[in-house]
Order: sequence, then C-alpha cells, then structure tokens
Amino acid sequence: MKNEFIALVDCNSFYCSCERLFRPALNNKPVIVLSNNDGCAIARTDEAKALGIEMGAPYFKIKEFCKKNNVTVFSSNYTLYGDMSRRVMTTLSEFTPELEIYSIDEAFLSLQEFSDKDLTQYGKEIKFTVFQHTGIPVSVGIAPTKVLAKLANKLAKKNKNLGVLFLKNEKDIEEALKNFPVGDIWGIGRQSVKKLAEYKIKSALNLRDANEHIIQKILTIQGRRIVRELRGESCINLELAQQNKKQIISSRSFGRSVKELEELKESIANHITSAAEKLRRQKSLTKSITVFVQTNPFKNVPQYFNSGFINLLSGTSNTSQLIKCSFKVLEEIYKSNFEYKKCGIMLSDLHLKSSSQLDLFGTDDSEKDDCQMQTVDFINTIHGRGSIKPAACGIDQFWKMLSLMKSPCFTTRWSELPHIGNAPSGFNIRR
DNA sequence: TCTGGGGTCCTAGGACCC
DNA sequence: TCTGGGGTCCTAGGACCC
Repeated sequence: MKNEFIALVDCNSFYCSCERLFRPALNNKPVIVLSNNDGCAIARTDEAKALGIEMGAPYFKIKEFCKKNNVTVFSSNYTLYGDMSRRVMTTLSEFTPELEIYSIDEAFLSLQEFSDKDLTQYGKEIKFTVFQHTGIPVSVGIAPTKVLAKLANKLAKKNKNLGVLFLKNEKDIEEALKNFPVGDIWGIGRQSVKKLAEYKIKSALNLRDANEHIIQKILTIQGRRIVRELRGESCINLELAQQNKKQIISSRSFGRSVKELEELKESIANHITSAAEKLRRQKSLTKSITVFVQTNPFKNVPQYFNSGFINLLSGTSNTSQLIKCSFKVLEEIYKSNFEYKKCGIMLSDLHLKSSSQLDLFGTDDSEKDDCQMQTVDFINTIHGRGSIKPAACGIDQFWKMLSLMKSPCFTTRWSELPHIGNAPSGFNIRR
C-alpha cells in the first residue's frame, strides 16, 4: 500500500454547533435547525437525534414534539454559517498545503507530507485547534483514499471521546468495512443499495470484494471507482482549486401561495439578480436561461409544473438583460388559476468572459453594461447585499419565505453584535 | 396553515454526418 | 428498390451529494 493518506474533517452537526456558539446554555441540549421557509429539520444535535427526530422531518409534524421535549429550534442563518465555515477552513489550511473544501462543513486534507508523523496524533491536533480557534467541534477520518476517509470519519463520529480514526493498514480497513452498511458509503444512494441487495452485497466489505465488472454494469463507472477506492487504490483526486460553477441555480418556495404573473415576475427578478451576481463573481457569462414554476405537490389542488428556456446569441452577465429574457420565458409558461408554491431560474452554458465571442449582429453595449454592473456590485459589497437592486425585484416582497426563528448575524453585522450587559441569558461574549 | 436549495457526473437515445 | 454502420454531439433524466 502507498504511504499517502487523506484526512476528511467534518464539523459535527455544523449548523447547530454554530447556533450553540452564542448560546452555550444549549450545550448538551437538543437543538435543530430548519431549512428555508422553516420547512424541515436539516441539522440536529446528537441529543435531538436521540429523541428520534429524523433528518428532513417536516417541522409542522414535529413542532409539538419539540415543544414537549424542550428542543430549541432555529431557522437557518446562512450568513452566520458561511462566516463560521470560512474560519474553520482557514484553520484547516494551516495543517496542509493541499486542502479541498468539499462543502460548507467538510474538507479533505492531503497528509502526503506528514506520513512520517503519528497521524492519529495529528488528527487530534487538528480537532483541538479547530475547536480552540472557532468553537466548532469536528471529527477526523484518515485513510488512503477519499472514500475510505469518509468512511473513517463516520466511524470517528460514533466515538465521541476521540472523534479521530486513522485506518493505517489492511487490517484496520478490513475491520472497519466488515460491519459498515453499504448504503452509508459515500456515493452509494438508495437506488444503488436496492440493486446491490440483489447480489447479496450488504456491507462495505462485500462491495470491496465484489467483481468490478458486475459493479460497473449495475452502478456505472462511478460504482467501479468506489470499489477501487475501498481497496485502497486512489481514483478520486483532490480538487485543490475552487472550480467555477458550470451552472447557477436560484429557486425558493414562497411563504404563501402565489397566483399572479406580476408576483412571480418579482420573485424571478430576485432570483436572476442573485444568480447574476454569482455569475459576475466568477467572471463568467451565460448563454442559456431556464425558468420554472411549480404548484405545491403536497397540497390537494390542481397541479402544474413547467419550465422553459431561452438561448442567447452571445453570453451576458447583465442583470437587466437577463431579467428581460427570463420574463419572456415566464410569460410563455405561466398559466393563470394555479396556486404556485415555488419558482426559480437556472443559468447554464457558462463560460469565462475572457474567452467569449461577440454576437456578430448584436450591438456591443457590453462596456457600458459592465461599468454599470461593476458599480452595482461595488455598492452592494460596501453597503451589504441588496442595497441596490433592479426595480423589478419589488420592495415589500410579499412572497418572501418564512424565517421565524432566525438567530442574529452575530459575526457579520455590527448592528447584530451581542451587547455586554444586555445579553440573553447564557450568552457567551466572544472575541 | 405548515414538506429546502444548490450542485455534479453519467448514460441512453436522438439527430446528424459520411 | 434499397432499409447499413460507425462516429460525434447534444440533451434529458437519473442518481447522488451536502
């Protein structure tokens, strides 16, 4: 076996841990964080899991239960989580020259340069330092491949006291795979579990020892890669550079049902505005805009789901132009007399602005447009997101989502900073 | 009353070409 | 009247992830 190892560091119940930072009285208590619109539970502390609250449980179904069991409930506060994530990742980058930020609460670290170290000890150091710097508890899994590191991390999470697991040789790996359900492996979802069950493949060890060709037939090339990774052969590389997005989606459910075209337009304009900001941030242009609208599938009312798209001759990242195009599509797919619950947009066919071609017959307003957009982005950076935006976005935003239990943006807004002497009970003032 | 949102990769199948 | 075969490109949809 090669002497190269990868660590996966994963924050424990990340969103809940962020909320707890400022309410230490909630330590060791059940806490959950809800999705947008206060729809369902998307993060749970161990105490909440122990009470039987499932991932994705609709809040309206567990509301009473939470009240009865003193579960503290938060709406999601992505500004806070994003900021804490940045701090965690900065700390992690001190431990390796090669870091892949995999998601808001997870990162892979190449430990190639440290193979002479005691990696269990190194894992403990990582865990301790992240906690010291940010207050966020993490678990660390270390193994020869990404799939095995993910697996080690899951096992590390079960061992609260240590929270670090290093699979250093064949024996450790075999031991870990033996009782590990195949469905808990990274990349094996529900459909794959069903297919594998037909071949009596139930544990990670079964999968590792299965015939590669058969696995490729039933799970495509991705499945085959997983088998190899389980055998300790690395075939999923670390992605060190932040990749540009290949598509940008913005969509959201409404706080209430929406019927009028004008109302949908306002929402679509907002989606376009935020997607276009992201597009400009990565210095790209889009050539294809998709718009979709949808009624509430959980409600017993006439259902309608439709989407349409428009292809542009030349790429753009200009918000006004994108709004104009999206309205055209929306008008085509809109039908009156439906109660809409959700709508959204997708920008695809993205390419770097530097490599774009001009529309042969179009007039080139791009310089003027660029200047205007740069000014808008600049003002919003200085004065906060949404300080200025197109009139089409509306002002009162009646359709806006619910977020009734949101914590303040402690770390990113001066106005929401905790005050000494005026703090809620159990408040922790941090530097 | 109340069920998230944003992404990627892979494959099958159609369109088209020679 | 004949009703091939191989190649490429594109897209929709499935599956999966956090």
